[in-house]
Amino acid sequence: MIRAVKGMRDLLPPQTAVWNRVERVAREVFQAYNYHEIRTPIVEETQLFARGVGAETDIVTKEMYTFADRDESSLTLRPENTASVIRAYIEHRLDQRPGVQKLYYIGPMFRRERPQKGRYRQFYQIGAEAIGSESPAIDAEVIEMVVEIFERLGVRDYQLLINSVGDHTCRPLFIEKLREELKSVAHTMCGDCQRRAVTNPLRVLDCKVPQDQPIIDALPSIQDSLCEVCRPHFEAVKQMLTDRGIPFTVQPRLVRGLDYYMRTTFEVVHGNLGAQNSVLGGGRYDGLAEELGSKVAAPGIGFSIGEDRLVMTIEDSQPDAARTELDLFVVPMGEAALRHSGVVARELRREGRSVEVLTEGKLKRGMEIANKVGARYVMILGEDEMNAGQYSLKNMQTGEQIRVSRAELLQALSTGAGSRN
RNA sequence: GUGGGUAUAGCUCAGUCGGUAGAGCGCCGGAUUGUGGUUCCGGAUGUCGUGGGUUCAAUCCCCACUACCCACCCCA
Repeated sequence: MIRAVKGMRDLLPPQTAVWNRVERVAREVFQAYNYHEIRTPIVEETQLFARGVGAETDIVTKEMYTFADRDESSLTLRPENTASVIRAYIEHRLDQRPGVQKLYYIGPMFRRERPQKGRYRQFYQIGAEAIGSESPAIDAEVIEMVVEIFERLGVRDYQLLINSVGDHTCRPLFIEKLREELKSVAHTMCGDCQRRAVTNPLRVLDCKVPQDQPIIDALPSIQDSLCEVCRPHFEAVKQMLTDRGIPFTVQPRLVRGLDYYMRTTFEVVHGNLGAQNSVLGGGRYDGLAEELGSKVAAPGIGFSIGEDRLVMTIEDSQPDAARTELDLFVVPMGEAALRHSGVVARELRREGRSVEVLTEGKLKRGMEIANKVGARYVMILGEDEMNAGQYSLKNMQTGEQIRVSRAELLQALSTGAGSRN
C-alpha cells in the first residue's frame, strides 16, 4: 500500500469543514483591516531562506527540503513565507505603491522535522505582513488583528505574550551581557543550556527545565537593555494595546527562532495542544529587506498562525464545527423520475441549495443514506408524485411530510416546512 | 538527530500460560411491496506490521527491521 509520506497528511471531510471555516473567518478579518492576498511560489531559491531566515538557524541548517534542479541550481520548499513576501515586495517594487503594503497568505510550508502532536512536515500557515512603516501603531494593529481572528473563531483559553528583542544596536550588547553572566552560572544548568550558553545565549531564556528556572530568573532581562529607540517603541505598543482593551503578558524571555526578528515579538499559546502549544508567532523585521539585497528599506511586521494547531483547538472545544450540511436529498423512483430529479436539482442548486440525488437503490435505501448524511429534507419522486405533479417533501428532523408543487418547493425549503416552532 | 511507547477487522480495542482470532462501533442485507432515526435477525472483511529464529506447531517466545504515536531539540 502506498501511504502519504511521513509527516504529511490527508485532510478529509468532515474535518475540512473546520479548515474552511478558519480560512473564511481569517479572510473576513483581513478584509476588515484592508489586507490583501499574496500568493508566492512554494519553491524558492535556497539563498532566499539562507539569507532571510538566517544561515545558522535550525530551520536552515537541518530542516529544509532542499534539492538540485535539473540545471543544478539549488531550490528549497518554503519553510516559512515572510522571506518570500519580502522578496516579492522588492522584486515588484511594491514600495512604489501608495501607503503601507498589507498582505496576507494562506498555504502549506515544509520543514523536515520529526513529526509529533501539532507538528507536521507539511503544515499550513495563515499569515500577514504589514510592510513600509516602523510605527508602533502598525504593531498594535497587527496584534489586534490576530486577536480578532481568535475571537471571531470562538477560540478561548489562549494567551497573548509580547516582548521586545531589541534592534541592531541593543540586542548584540544584551547578548554579550548575557554571555558574560552565563559564564559563571552555566555549569550549574542543564546540558542543553550549557551548550546554548555558548552557541545561542538567547535560547537559554527559553529553557523549560524546572531546576534552571531560578537561575534564569536571575539573569539580565532584555527589557532592561533596550536602547533609546526600542524602549519608547515598545512602550507605545503596550500603551496602544491597553487602549484597545487587549490583554497581554510581557514575556521578557520570549525569543523567536528566526534571525530576522527585531523589536516587537509576540506569540499566542493555547493549552490542550501538547508540547507544541504555540499557535501563532510573529514580530517585526525591519532589516530583512536589506538583508535580501534591497536598496530601499522595507520595515515590516507580521505573524503566522499554525493552522493545523488552531484547527486542533477548535476541534477540541467545538465538536460540532466539523459538520457538513445538505439541504435536500432527492430520491427518484424509476428512470423518468431520475431524469426529472436532475432538472429540479439543477434549479435548486442554482438558487444556492445543496442538493444530492440518489442514483441507485430503493426508497428505503435512500432514506437511510439521507439520514446518515444528515440531510434536512428528503424529496420523494415516484409514480404517484409524477402523476400528481407534486413532490413529497419530508422534514427529516420532525418526520413530517407534505406535498408541494414544483413552484412551492423552494419556498418550502426556505421557510423550514414541517418543522416545529 | 536522540529517547520512550505502540503495531490484531474500516475505527477503538480485547485475546490466545504456543494449537492460525473476537467485541463494540461502522459497513452491507433482511424483517418492511413507496419511508430514515429505535429494535430484531443475518452477513462480509484480517497474509494478527515485515523478515528471520526456536518449535511438531508462532499472532503469542527470541532477534532484526519498518511504520505510527508521544517527548526532547526546535518551531507555527
